[in-house]
Amino acid sequence: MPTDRRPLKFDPIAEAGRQWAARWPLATEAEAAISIFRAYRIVLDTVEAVLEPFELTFARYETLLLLHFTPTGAMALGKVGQRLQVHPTSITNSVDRLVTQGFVERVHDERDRRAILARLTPSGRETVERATAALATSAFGLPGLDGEDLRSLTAVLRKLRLAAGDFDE
Amino acid sequence: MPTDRRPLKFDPIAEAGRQWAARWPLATEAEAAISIFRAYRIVLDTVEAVLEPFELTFARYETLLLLHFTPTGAMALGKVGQRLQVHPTSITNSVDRLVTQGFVERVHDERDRRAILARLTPSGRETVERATAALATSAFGLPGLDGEDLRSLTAVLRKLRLAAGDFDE
DNA sequence: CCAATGTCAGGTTGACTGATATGC
DNA sequence: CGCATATCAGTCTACCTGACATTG
Repeated sequence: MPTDRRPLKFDPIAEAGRQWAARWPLATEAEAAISIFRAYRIVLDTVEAVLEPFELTFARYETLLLLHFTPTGAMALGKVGQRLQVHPTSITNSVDRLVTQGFVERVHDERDRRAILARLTPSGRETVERATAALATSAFGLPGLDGEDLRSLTAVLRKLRLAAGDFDE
Repeated sequence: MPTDRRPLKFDPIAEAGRQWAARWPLATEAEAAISIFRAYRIVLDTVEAVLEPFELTFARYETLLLLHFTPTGAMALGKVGQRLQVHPTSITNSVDRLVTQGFVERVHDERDRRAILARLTPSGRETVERATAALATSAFGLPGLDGEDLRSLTAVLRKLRLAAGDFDE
């Protein structure tokens, strides 16, 4: 039995916001936070469905994408973790999987022999290209939003990330 | 070794957006989607840290909250799943845990004996009240956003949820 | 008989803690 | 020496699929 996805006859988050506001302060915050949780699920479900034929989760896709954006196609695992804000053991684990799939190989860093680089293989590079094309045809799991909505969304969430200490300046 | 949370010297998502735009279309969508993923992590980390002393995950807190918002403090498990968009086995699991903690009890539905209601206990009701007060003092994991930001965020994500079929009208 | 409700068994992912080998 | 890098072992939550008993 799958998750029950019949649409409700009302907006469940607006309803929760009304109930909240009748009892407690910060209903605006509560509504926004719950909206982020729901939006995350929606986008993730779509994205992972698109990536499934490539045998990629979003976490592994994001790693391939990051490597694809580097000049050499390689980056130290620790730096990958810092960029994606992912736990070191999760990086080890996800790179293990990418190595098994032949999308990435582990290479010793010449300049710092403690560090290990993940380097894209030709197969990995081709896969991230094809997966990206597939994501583009699905609007990246963001239906119904125009350019203005998307920019406003990114801008507000940038403020949040900045205040949370994701990055400086 | 924890996750490396030293702030980057640049906005990693804006950087990814530039790299994306130089290669592929839909960079605006990609940037917004990745922003949602990061925001989710930030808010979830804060919220779960606040809920930890109450021995609640956000999933279990949300269940208690939903029950708290009903007139009788009780709701059928299937309806809980539909409202929270959670898989039936996840509901069974999370209600199991709430029962063990004494926050909820299972009750047979008089009118439909297939259905089982989760019903708040006095302890559950008190816990959700105290947990909510704690969340309020942490701005619900949404630092740096004013009322305008929060409303705009909720409104844009509402368009997304509507287009994704979360609810009608 | 068919549909709906909830549960159980079993598998996957990801994130975490704590300990450890190696190199700066 | 202290610190950083990556890995390993083990735990935990959450999600999923498929099968099942019970009831409408």
